[in-house]
This record gives sequence, structure tokens and C-alpha cells, in this order.
Amino acid sequence: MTPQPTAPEPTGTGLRVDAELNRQRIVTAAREAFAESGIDVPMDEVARRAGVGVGTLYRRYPSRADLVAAAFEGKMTAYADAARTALADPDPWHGFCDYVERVCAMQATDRGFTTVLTMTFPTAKRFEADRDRAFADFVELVDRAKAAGRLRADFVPEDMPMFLMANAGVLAATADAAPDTWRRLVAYLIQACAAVPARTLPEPPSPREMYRAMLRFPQSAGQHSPGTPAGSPQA
Amino acid sequence: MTPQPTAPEPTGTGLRVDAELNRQRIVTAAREAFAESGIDVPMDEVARRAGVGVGTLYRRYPSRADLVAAAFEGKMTAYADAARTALADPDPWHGFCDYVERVCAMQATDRGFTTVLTMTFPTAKRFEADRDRAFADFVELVDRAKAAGRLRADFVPEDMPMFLMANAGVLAATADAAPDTWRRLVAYLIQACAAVPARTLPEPPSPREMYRAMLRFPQSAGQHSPGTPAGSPQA
DNA sequence: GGTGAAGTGGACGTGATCCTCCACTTGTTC
DNA sequence: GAACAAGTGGAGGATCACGTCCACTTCACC
Repeated sequence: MTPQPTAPEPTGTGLRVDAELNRQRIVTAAREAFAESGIDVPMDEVARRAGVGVGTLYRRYPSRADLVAAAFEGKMTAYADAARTALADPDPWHGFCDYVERVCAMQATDRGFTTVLTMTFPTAKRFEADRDRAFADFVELVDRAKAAGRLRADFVPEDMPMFLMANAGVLAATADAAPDTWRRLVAYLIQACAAVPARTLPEPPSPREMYRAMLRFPQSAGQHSPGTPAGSPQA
Repeated sequence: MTPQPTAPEPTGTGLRVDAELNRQRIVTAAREAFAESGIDVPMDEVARRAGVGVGTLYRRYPSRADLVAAAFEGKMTAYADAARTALADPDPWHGFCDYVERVCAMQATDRGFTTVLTMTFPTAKRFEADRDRAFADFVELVDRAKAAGRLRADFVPEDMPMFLMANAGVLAATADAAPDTWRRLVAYLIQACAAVPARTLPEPPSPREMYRAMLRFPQSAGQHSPGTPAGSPQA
């Protein structure tokens, strides 16, 4: 390999190679931390995971929003692609259902993305561009599904972010104790969108799981469990 | 000294009258603060509103859960009563729909209660007793609505807390920018519960409102002075 | 009024998180 | 390999919330 005297840019960022490596470490660490703990995870924690000092992190990403945008850029593109894919489905209704499920599933696998999908970041251009693209495609998907007579006529595209907010609420409460609950919510929602009823629901969470989902409040992680209320005997 | 010649007990709590007054001030302040800011509001803030010192607050309610239980005792009873009322409705399906809407509306008017309804507080006896009563009545309501052929057969009572979690998610995101959005979600959910389709949806939020709902993130992180809801850039 | 128990307030130690700042290290270039 | 710009880390000031502690105040009863 010949060190050419001009344009030493391995990745396009004008950074020194060691700095670029650190930047990548940071983004990777952020992705992991956000996925596990949500986008409110302490910046120090991200720095620690990345093996860099906080100073380095802050120089590269001055605000949390910057870091969030960088960490989820790829997922955001995948999100936009999902709408494009759904649009390619020959059956508009199937495409619609598939899309809603797929996006909600993306929320379910990443605590941070759950939140990101229900927020805008006006300063993150590319990020919001992907969101706009996804939305535009979704609008088209909605129109087609309506034209096919399968989607109720009074559905509006803004219902989708509302669904994502609802799903976020269920995920926030059940992710630990009954992690599949969201599937049932989504089935209900899709059901409600249909012009013609059908569809069976996924298995509901057990009463015990639901109890655990509702049993929050700090009190140091993983504690005792004395007498559980009626209906939820210890097995 | 336990034996006292007189029994000067104005309210049944064995407190000195001034102390009892302070206790009531605390509970009232907590109710207001929780309703506005959610149950995570700083304890100091509650004490400040009540016009007492934090020490006083902590002596009376050693943990946040204790204070929450005291603050929402009344609402919890109202919540349980709603189920009883619904059960009295001659039309089981109407009772069911009415109940779901009513409870979700209770969430919508109180940020704290929104959360409380999706949590258990095993140590707060009376509190959980009300919840159990509500649930038992709801189970009966469900059975009747199914028997009437109006509620889908695969609905399970645990779907109700799931709905509350979903509603909490929508409320958390939209309470400021599009405070009626939850009504539309609830209409969708009820729609999905029906064995026979019908019902029209409430007006959806406007695209602009939905944008504002998604526009969160601290950024202009100043202190939040009363009367200044986070301003959105795009006028 | 006097007395003691009950009650009070808020200063304070602790710990978490934010973000800045700058003395030091390292890569790059000549 | 020398010199300098680029990059680094983490100490530390600022802020915020928690929950305790105790010198002081107030009530209730005599």
C-alpha cells in the first residue's frame, strides 16, 4: 500500500484514522447502550462502553440528539426501506399489515428505537429525510389499501405514529415481564383498521406475566416476592 | 402512655390537629403535582407546594409509593366504582364500551393516574383491594358482553391493562400537542374488540399537531416556568 | 403559664449526571 | 525523528434529587 500524499481519507470523514476509529467505537457503543437501556442512558456509560473519555464523546457528538441520530441512522434507513418494500407488495392490504407489524417489531427489539420512532429531530437532516420518505411511501400504501377496499376509509396516515406511541407504551411496561404482549396489541390495531373483519389474535400474556409487568417501581432490582395477590400463586 | 382520658380525634388519624392539617396539605399538593407532572415529580416540589419542609413530608410518607397510594386513594375507588357502574348497565356491550372509555378518560386527565393504573403497589392494601374489585367486576362485564355476542370471544381481561398501557404511551407523547388523540386510539381498540363491526372514529389529530407531539427532546433545556409549554420552532 | 411530647423545617451529606476545560499523548508530515 | 496540529481523557464545577438529622417551635394538657 502506498501512502499517497493527497486525500488520505479512508472513510470520507476528514478525521485522523485513530479518531475515526474512536468515532466508530462510540457509535457502536451508543447503539448497544440505546438498544438495552433507551436513549436516556448516561453519556458516561456510552463513553465507558466505547472505551473513550467523555471528552472525546462530546467533541464528536456535542448533544445527545446528535449521537442518537448517528446511532440510528442505519435503522432509520431500514425503516424507510420497509415502507418501500411494502409498497412493492402486489396485495396492498397485505403490504399494509406487513408494514405495521414489521415496524412495531423494530420497536420491540430496540428500546431506543422505540422512542426514536415517535420523535422528530429537526436538526438531523438525513435522519428526517428518511422519515419523510417512509411517511410518503406509507401515504401511498394507505391510499392503495383503501382503493382495494380493505382499509377503512377514515384511516389517516397520522394514525401510524399514534400506533407507534401506543406500542411504545405497551413495550415500556411489558418488555421485561411479558415481552410478546405487543404482538397482541398490534393484532388488535390492525384488526381495527380493516374494512372487513377477520384475523385471530396472538396468545395473550398470562395473568402472572401481566402482574409482573405492572409490578414496577424502583426498589432495587430483583427483589423478594412475598405473598402475591389472588390469582397469581407462585408456581 | 397510652390511656388518655379524652379522645380528641377529629379525623381518626392519631395526629395532633396541626399535624393532621399538614398531612392533608401534603396529600392535596401531591395530587396536584402528580396530576401535572406525573408521579416522578421531585419530593421537594410536593413539599414546597404543600408549604411544609421535606422532613415533614418524609416522616408522614416515608416512600414515594406511600405518598402515591395516599394521593390516589380516592381516584382508585372511583376507578373501582366505574366497573361496578358498568356492570349495572342493562346493555353489557354498552357497559363495556363505556367503561373502557371512562377509564381511559381518567388517565387522560391525570398524568400520575395514567401511570398508577398500569402499576401495582403490593404494599398499599386498600389501594390494591380497589384494583382487585375493579378487575373482578370487569371480568364479569367481559363475560356478559361475550354472552351477549357483542364482545369477541378471544378477548381476555388482561387485554384491559394492555389497553391502558397503550393509552399511556399515546398520552405521554400527545398530551401537550394533541391532547385528544387518545380518544381515537380508544375508538380503534373498542372497534377491534367488537364481534360485530361498527362505530365511527373521532377526528384524527392534524398532521401539524402530530408533528408537535413528536417534537420532544430537551434541547432548549431551560427551567420550565409556569405557563410556558415547550415552544415549537415552526410557528 | 409551664412542661414535655409531638411536630417542624431546611441544611447537609450522598450520589448521579451533565458538560467543560486543558495538560498531556499521538498521528502525520516533512 | 522533530515539530505541530489533531486528538484524548478524566478531573472537576454545576445542578439536581434523595433522605436524614437535630435544634428549634408548637400544641395539649395541667
